[in-house]
Amino acid sequence: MATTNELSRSERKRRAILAAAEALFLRNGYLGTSMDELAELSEVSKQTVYAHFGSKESLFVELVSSMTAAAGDGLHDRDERAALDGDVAGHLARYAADELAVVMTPRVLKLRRLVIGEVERFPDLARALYENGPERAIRSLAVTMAEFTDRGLLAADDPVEAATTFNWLVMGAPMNEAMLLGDEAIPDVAALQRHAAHAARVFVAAYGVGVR
Amino acid sequence: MATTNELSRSERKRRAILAAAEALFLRNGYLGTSMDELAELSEVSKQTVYAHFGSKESLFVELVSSMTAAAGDGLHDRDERAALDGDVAGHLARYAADELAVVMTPRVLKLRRLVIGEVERFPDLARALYENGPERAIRSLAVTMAEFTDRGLLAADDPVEAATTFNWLVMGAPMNEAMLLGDEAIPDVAALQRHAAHAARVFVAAYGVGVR
DNA sequence: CGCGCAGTACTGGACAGTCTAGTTTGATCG
DNA sequence: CGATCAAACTAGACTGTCCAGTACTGCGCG
Repeated sequence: MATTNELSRSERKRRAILAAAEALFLRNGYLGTSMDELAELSEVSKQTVYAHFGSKESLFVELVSSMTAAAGDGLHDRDERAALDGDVAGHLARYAADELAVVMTPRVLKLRRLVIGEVERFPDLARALYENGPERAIRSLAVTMAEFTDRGLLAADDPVEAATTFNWLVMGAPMNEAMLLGDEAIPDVAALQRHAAHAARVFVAAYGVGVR
Repeated sequence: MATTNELSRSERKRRAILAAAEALFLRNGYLGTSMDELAELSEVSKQTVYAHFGSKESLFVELVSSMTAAAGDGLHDRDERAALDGDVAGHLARYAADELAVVMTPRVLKLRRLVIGEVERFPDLARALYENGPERAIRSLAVTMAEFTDRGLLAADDPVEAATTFNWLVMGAPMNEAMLLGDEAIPDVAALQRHAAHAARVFVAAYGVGVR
């Protein structure tokens, strides 16, 4: 109890390796990262790396998969019960701001760049990222859109189409800028909130009741 | 006159190298492409490759730069005189469909994936792609938006903001799907046209005159 | 004690870039 | 037309380095 500090030795090593792998793969890419470098940064011997993860490819797949799943969970747990009043635009703006706050971080953006660059080599990882990211967000949004429509607050005949439209109205510009311009081009929180509000305003103008 | 076939020998070799470089870099990435492989596919000796382009890095930069510039030119030459009537939505839908047709091709998408994956190694190439792609399109669109507004056909107080909004309304969904799901996920022409029309409809609902 | 780890050397192969020696090409001129 | 010549090209060996993965020896933690 005095010696073991919360975690088994093996588990600590394993996490050290994953932490180093995250740093190196996100910075240098798959081919640009060497296992020697990785062992050194992990402060672990190469043997230990291979004992925990059988190969470079396995390590890469495991790391990216877990990061993808974790990033997807970030957005998931939100109470959708706040939509009782009629402030659709406000609700959507808040949702969009939250989504942007999760996605527009160096970690997530680097992961996305890495996966996009490796689409040909690891198509399954890219598909997993797509499903855990945009697709999941859109599915969840579509439920909200349908609810708003049922209550007569919105005219979204096709909830998935509406959700897709709103999602990319929100994410399109900042995401694509960040992909190419690097992490320094990430807007600050205030700018993201302004953008979220703008997107919600445009969306409600097109899908609000009584407009069309 | 009978011997030289249109192009000098040197020029033919040069183009063969660039063609092979395009195929290999777009498929395997920068680090994933070897100069031996490239020389073989070019049907040229390695010496010739190094005679034409001093290094792997130079060749890569030159190839990507020229592809970026060429792709940017594709959209540029359009007669904007067709907007005399009041059919704003129709005009924007046509513009969007054209833009999508240029961008949603395997060649351009692979280039984009390649550049995104190499942002850390070659930030200048990524910036050039951004400026020749989205930024250029948005600047040109902003002019159109301002004209429409002057004629009372649109209420775009901030033409750049309006152009940015429309641009990503159009490009966001298909672009981001294609980035992660690969070239097989590129929608067909009909689907792209439908999407373009949808984007124009949403945009006009938000920015059209008399709505807000 | 014994398992898992450190440290490190090693294998086999790949890769960027250079070097050398010989060959082809195409223009020029007698 | 044919000889000549320089530039460009070929083929492949070669250097120095790096890398994924393995083998082995000893050591310290539990």
